[in-house]
This record gives sequence, structure tokens and C-alpha cells, in this order.
Amino acid sequence: MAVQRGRGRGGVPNSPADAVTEPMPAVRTNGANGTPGRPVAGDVRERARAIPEAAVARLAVYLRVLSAMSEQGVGTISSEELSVAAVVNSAKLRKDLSYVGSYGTRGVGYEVSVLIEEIERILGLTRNHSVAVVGIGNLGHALANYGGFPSRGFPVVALFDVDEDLMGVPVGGILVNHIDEIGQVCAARDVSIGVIATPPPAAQAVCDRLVSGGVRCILNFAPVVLQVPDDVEVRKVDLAVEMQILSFHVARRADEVALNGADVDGVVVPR
Amino acid sequence: MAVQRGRGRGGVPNSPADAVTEPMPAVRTNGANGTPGRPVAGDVRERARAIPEAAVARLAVYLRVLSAMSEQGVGTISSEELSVAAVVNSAKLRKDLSYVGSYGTRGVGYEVSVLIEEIERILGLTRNHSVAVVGIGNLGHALANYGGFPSRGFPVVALFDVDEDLMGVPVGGILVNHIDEIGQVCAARDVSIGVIATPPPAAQAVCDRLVSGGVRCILNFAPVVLQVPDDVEVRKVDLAVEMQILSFHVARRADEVALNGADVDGVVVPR
DNA sequence: GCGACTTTGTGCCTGCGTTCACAAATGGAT
DNA sequence: ATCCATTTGTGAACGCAGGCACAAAGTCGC
Repeated sequence: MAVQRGRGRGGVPNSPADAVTEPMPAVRTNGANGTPGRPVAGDVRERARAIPEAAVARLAVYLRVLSAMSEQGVGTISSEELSVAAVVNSAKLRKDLSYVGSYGTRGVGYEVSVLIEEIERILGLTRNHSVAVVGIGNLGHALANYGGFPSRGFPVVALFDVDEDLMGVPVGGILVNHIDEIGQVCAARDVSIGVIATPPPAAQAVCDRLVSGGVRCILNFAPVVLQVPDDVEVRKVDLAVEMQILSFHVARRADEVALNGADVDGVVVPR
Repeated sequence: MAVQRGRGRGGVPNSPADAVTEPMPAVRTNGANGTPGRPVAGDVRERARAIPEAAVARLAVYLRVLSAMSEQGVGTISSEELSVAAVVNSAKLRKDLSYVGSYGTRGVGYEVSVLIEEIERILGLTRNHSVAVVGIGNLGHALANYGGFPSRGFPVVALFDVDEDLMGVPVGGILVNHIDEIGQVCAARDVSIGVIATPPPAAQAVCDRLVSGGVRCILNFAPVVLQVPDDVEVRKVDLAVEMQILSFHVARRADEVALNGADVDGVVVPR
């Protein structure tokens, strides 16, 4: 089967994040089917316009901001207001929303409840996604107990570890199974998202088990680069990388100060 | 993922931070921020070597892979080999490394130890960056006890919470202080990176305190969009967003199956 | 010392995402 | 009913990042 081609998923940069240009996350043509090089183009045609990966990430952010707004009783909001709250350019925000559809009213703005509904639909949040957590250490515990998951449509339905002392122990209401059972249990409980919170050396093996158990989406907290088939989506949360990126900025800033003597933002040395 | 980036501009002309002949690059002016009236734009000013944010993130990954290689006794490595291990295009990898400098030998490859050293230098890992963790809940505990930080040059030097029962209690060897003391303690202990692991409602206030305490880099685990001055760098780790991005892909995949496969009703509902 | 081979470093092209700017659409006032 | 003030939605321009392909540079064998 396909080896890890250029499909370097994993959003190294926070999602970077942010202005990260991902190669082919689109919904569109591009044999995104799972079969690597197959030129099946031309059939899937216009469904939802291909949504840039970066836009998807932002939509999730808008959704949170909108939820907060809604709780505060806000019924309508303009792109300008929302963009301020979400810290993005308002044009970008409108374009992002346009991927979802046209639910705004010119001259007025968007109805918060409608926007929430539509974004949830696009993100696939209208259905539940069962989650399995592997590695019940400090982080695993925190994740298993994190109330934000179930309430948001991500019920944790399975936990795994190697520690015999944990077998059968309930954590956050779920019994812990042995990692040898990953494949079987995940298939049985229809897990769609696997979370890896193991020590680095175990991560790849756990990942392989999850994949063979039918899991196609993985959230990886272990500081390792996972090798997966093309049809598996890996997002990674890497503390070390985040810290090092910050470190880079600290260093850069220090150098600037050393050079310019002043640290007034935006002021550049004329040349 | 959206990352709020302060724009740290700054001339940063050539200037060896250490005695070497290598410039300490700045991040490319990436109009990612959303500040409307931003000047810059057509900035053609020759900045030594601007390193794209995405490249910085990848460098951190290479660094980890290289460390692993080094431990296994590998002395030399080609861009091809390294690119496979790090799951990136080899040309991209070489370009990334070129931002660091020219430390490869044509026809041979790179010396692992040299590469490690240089990447660490660029990322500013040659000096220590003191870390403060705010919010000593499940996650905060995990972070405070995470051994990966101190060993990598990120010593945790301060912990904060609101819970009176935690005051003065040692967690991972550090005594917990009250969040009212953030500003003072951070300044005193020269904290350069603040980690926010509080509940959402407290995050912004905590952030403000960190900033007023002189902290200019923040790693935010709270699911909120933080508002900060331009000269503060915020990286965020947002579980909900990550899960929702995965959810989007699950949905997309299901849709594809529904369209291409045998299912007739619009959506294939698992479970 | 010379030639063949290997691998780096990078110029250049391509494509995508961001941003601008404006026409279209809508509500409210007159 | 018409005009004005707003705000959306998007075509087009722009700029950055990714990937290709190759010349430069260095090694190794003879």
C-alpha cells in the first residue's frame, strides 16, 4: 500500500496552524478517495466547494466564539464584530463563512444561531464521533476526564494502556483495556478517532494497531513522527515543538533588542 | 491552525549573535495578524534570511528526528533519508536547512551532530527559557511533572492557581503561588514563556497578568481566543479545534463513501 | 590527477491562501 | 416609493510556500 508520500499531514504548525499551506486536504477532485494515485477525477464534482484546511481550523474557532456570543444572548453579529473577537481579518472571515454557504443578511449581519448550526453541519458535528484514548498516564487521565469532549459530541468510549494494574480500572467512567485489544475493541465500539498519549517509543506500534482496528483519524500527543497510510489523517499536538517555536521567537526578539536598542514594535531600522 | 502572531518586525540585518558568521534570521513578515491598518505589505527591505514560520516548526521536528538518529549512533545522514524519517519532501527539507546555513557536504550529506547544534542555535535552544504554568488542574499537573521540559532547556520555575488549598504545595518540585502574584513572580524569576492551563473564563485575565509581568510568549491550552498586544506571541493548543478538524475529515470521508459506494441515503451513519 | 558519481543548495515555476475593493442586496428613514 | 447607510459575498490581485530540476561542489576510485 501507499507509503507516506508527500501527504505530510499533521499540521505541525499549530495549526497552525495558521498560515500553513497543506497540499491536498481539499474535498475536491484529486483522488482523495484513499487510493493514492488513482485518477478517478471528474465524478465527485461540486459538493461543497473545497474548503482549505486552514479555513476549517478557523471555522472551529468561529464556532466557539459564536457559542459564547449565543450564551450571552447575542442574536445577530456582523463579520466585523466576529472578526475582532476571533482575531482574524474580516474579509478572511467572510470568505471562510462563504465556504459554508450564504447565511448572512446584507446590511445586517449573521444570525448567530444559524451560523452555529451551519458550521456544525460542515464540520460534521451533527453526529457523534467515538474516541479512544491510548496511554493512561498524566495526560491520558486528563483527557479521559476532560468534560469538554463528550459534551461536544466526542464521547470517549475506550481506554487502553499496558500497565496491568490499570486493567479493568474505571477512569472517567470507562474501563481500561490492554493495548493488545485495541484493534478488536475499536472495531467493536466503532471508534472513529484515536488519541495517542503514550510515551514516544510505544506510539508507532499503538498507531499501527489503531489503524488496523479501522481508525482513520488520529490525534497524536507523542513526540514522534508517525508513519501512516495515505488514507489516515494524523493531527499532532507537540509540546516540544510548540515550546521550541516560542523559543525561536524569544531569541529573535532578544536579538532585535540587541540590534535596535529599542523594541518598539513595528519600527524598523531605516537603511 | 490559527495562531495569533504578534508581528515582531525588526530590521535584523546580518549580525552574528555569537561569533559565527551566520545571521540570526527573523520570521518572514507574514501578514497573518489581522490588524487592518498594518503598514508593511510591500516590504522589500532585505531582511537577512527570513525563516517562514512553517519552516521553524519543521526544524523542530527535524531536530527531534536527528536526536533519535544520533542516539542510534548515526553520524551522517542525507537529505533523502532525513526527509523520509520526518515525512516531508526532501527538497523542502533542504530548503528548510538552508535557512539555517550551509552545513552539508555535497556528495555526502549532513553530519548529524553539526545539524543538531546549528538547529538548536537557530531555535534559540542554547539558552534556557524559564516557564511558568498557570492553572494546576489535571493538565497543569501533567505539564508541571512532564520531564521533557527541563531536560530540553525549558525549566518550569513557577506555578500558579487560585485554589487556596494548593498554595505552597509543591508540584513537581515547585511551590504553587496565587495567580495574583503572577506579575511579580514572573518578573522576579525572569519567566519568558507562560503556559495557560486554566478554565476558559480565567484565561484572558491570566494572560493579561502574564503580559504585564513581562512575559512575551504564551502557550495557551484554554479554549479561548486570547487578545494580546502585537508584541506578544501566542501559540495555542486547542483540543476541541483539533477534534473538530478530524471530525470534518471523518464527515468528508463518509460523504465520499456515500457518493462513490453503494449507500443511497445521503449520509452513512456509523453507530 | 582525473573522471564518474553522489548529494547539496537554489532559481524558477506553480498553486493556494490571503487581502483588497467593490457591486449587489437589504433594512430603515423620509 | 425612493434613497441612504450598511454589510455581505466574491472576483481579482498579490504574495508566500511548495516542488521540480539542475548546476555547483565535493568524494571516491583508479
